[in-house]
Amino acid sequence: MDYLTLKKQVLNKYFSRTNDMQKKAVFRINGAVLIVAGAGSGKTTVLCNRIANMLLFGNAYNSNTVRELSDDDVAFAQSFLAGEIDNFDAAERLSEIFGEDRVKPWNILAVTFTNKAAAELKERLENMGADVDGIWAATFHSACVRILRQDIEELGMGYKSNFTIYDTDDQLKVIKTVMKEHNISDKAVTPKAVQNLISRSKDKLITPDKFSTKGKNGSDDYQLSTAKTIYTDYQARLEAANALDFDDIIMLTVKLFAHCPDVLSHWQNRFRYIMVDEYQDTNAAQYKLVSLLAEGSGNLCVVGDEDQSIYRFRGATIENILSFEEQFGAEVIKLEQNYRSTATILKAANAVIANNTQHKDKNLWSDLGDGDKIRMDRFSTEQEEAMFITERILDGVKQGKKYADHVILYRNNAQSRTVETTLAKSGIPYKIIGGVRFYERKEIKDIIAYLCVLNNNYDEVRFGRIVNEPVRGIGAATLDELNRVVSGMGISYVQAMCESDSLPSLSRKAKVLVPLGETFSELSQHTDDISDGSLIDDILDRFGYREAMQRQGLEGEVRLENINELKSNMITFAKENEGAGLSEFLEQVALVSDMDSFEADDDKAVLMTMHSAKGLEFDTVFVVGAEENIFPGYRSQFDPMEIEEERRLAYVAITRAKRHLYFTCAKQRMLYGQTMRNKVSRFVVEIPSQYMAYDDHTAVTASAAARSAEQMKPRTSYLQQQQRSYHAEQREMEKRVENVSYAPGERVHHGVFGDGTVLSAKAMGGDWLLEIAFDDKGTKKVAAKFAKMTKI
DNA sequence: GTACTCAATGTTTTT
DNA sequence: CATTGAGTAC
Repeated sequence: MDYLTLKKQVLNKYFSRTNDMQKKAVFRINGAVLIVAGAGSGKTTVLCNRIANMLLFGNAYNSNTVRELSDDDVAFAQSFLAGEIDNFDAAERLSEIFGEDRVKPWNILAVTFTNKAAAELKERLENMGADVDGIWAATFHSACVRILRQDIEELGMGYKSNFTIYDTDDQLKVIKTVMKEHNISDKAVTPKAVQNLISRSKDKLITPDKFSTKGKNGSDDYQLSTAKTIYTDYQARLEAANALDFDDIIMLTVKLFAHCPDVLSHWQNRFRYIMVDEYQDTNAAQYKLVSLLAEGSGNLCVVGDEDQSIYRFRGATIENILSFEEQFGAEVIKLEQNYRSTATILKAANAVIANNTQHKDKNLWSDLGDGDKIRMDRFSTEQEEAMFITERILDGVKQGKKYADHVILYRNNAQSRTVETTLAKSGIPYKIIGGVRFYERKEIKDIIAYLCVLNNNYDEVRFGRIVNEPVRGIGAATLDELNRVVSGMGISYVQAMCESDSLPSLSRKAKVLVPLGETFSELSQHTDDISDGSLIDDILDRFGYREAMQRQGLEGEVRLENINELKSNMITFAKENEGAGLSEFLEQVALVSDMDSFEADDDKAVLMTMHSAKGLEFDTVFVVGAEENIFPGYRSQFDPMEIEEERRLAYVAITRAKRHLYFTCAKQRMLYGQTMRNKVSRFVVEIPSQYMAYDDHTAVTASAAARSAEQMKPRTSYLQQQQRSYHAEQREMEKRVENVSYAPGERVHHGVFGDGTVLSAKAMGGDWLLEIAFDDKGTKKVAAKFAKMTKI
């Protein structure tokens, strides 16, 4: 057999666990590649095998170079082909024999969506026998933090490499402080809205000076001008505190690359092969970052599925993936075989997502058989809904399933409560992902704040948090003065406290401040070694925190236990990351999410939001609260683009199920302390009825006799009626859209807002998205068909 | 400067 | 509903 044939056979055999399309992706390692990976199409497998191929064989598959092989080598290859040696054991030698231009691990950057995905990727690679030392597998945020830790000072701004990372809470505090200083009422502009504006601006790389104050109608907008003022000050404060928020992490890395060609070319040289997973959820800043890095080598492979883009609210733009092919001249590889779900589930998912306009046709298929129909069950209340799920889970377990095969998905965390209590009552073990997070507990945030101040003596927000926690007689007045001294003299909080004796404005409090400052100063010397966690004990003891907790009794005990858990997290971290100090630990804390701690192996039913479920799969999936105004949420009802986003979320939820999928809804439910009655979610109605089994439990009376009689006749009338009226409404709306068009300048009437003038009109999602300047109600965005606009 | 009470307020999703 | 915030009494 000639060399080239043998080589191909060996490589095909080595990657024999991938299908033809997947192989194409595995072997195409150079240039720009777009892998469109439908749900359950083995995306992670492809990523792993692709990297393994780079490391072991480089570009061998596509090369025509012929080599002389020794008889020994040929014999080895033959026995590998004969199945006598497995992949793991053969890897090293096969790589020696056939590898060409093998990629060095440190030349690879694999960007994943979560830290957990990054860890999994590394683990799977190790299990394949590849040498992964030096590979960067990380999220955008953690990769950028690593880059910034090294090079941020090159920016020549105020940032130093031991910068702190501010979370959304810290951000909000800074914003509120700034607003207070400017006497901006939080009624006119809410801090949250400003935070959102700032965050969305940073996603688009818009710095405060470029922030436009022009409203939609082209003139200055009060809210935007105010936001600009706040943004400017906010950014200055963060810089002074040597702090970065989440969005800065990306934005400043882009800025660094754009302003420092040396730094950029260093990293371009380092990362010659770049892969980005979940590309559909990247934002403009991340796009820019990736483009800059990939400019060097041109080897950029992105993986994603536009139908699973669910993070628009935080700046993700689906356009990144939709236009990737064109922008980078990429080869497109589509993975359309689904290995996860039954054909019924897939067809339902396809039918739902087909209603989106921002969607490329694709043909996801499965050969796992039709399986069960998808169920839709309707109840009187959310308690009955939860009871039903409990019964189904117990039933499933009786049939030999594990608790962990069941997942309950909801749109927002508030919905978890009813299900949770019901599960607890029936003794089903469960775990909740998300909700109140460990790192958001007060005591944990306090201790983290202490650690932050020790790590970075300039950290304003964290200092403010703990300067009087536990209470030590330092109130708002003293803190204000400290802030003034720190920003005025350019010294740190710790220095300011130590020298408060000689500062007239602070000397009154020197008795408290000096010892406090000295403790901070002393403990700041010991932040390199965190391996035994004693730093946390020191904080507890020397700042009086433990004592304060002990005075609180039982609640304090629980809190101290939580702090202990933080301590053991710290010790574990130090063990796993040799040479890492306090700042590395704090960074990990800031960037790690709850999802990262999700372990599939303990046998518990799982409760989480649909967002958190991305990337996971379960035998049985319950989607609770499948109702209009919940899912899709009432906030998205009038924006066609928002509805499309929700529909993608539905697509994600449906495709999590391997075999069984239930939608449930309630005739009336209590949410946020209010009773509401909602129609069945449009997403359920969009599933063709041949894939569905409806059951309306609200028709059942209390009497058992009546119940069994009731079961005899189909209880589908309500849902069928819903479906009929929905489709009729759709046709009606389509007609209306077809017949009517809008243009700027036209006068229109709205049922609630009254009369107004059209500022802009865009055909979108089968509807008209109008911006209207109402005569009395200001400027609003309105979807014409939903709002039932009429022309006047 | 602190600790407590009561009222208002705002409700999505998260690296 | 649950949390935060303002206001009040010490």
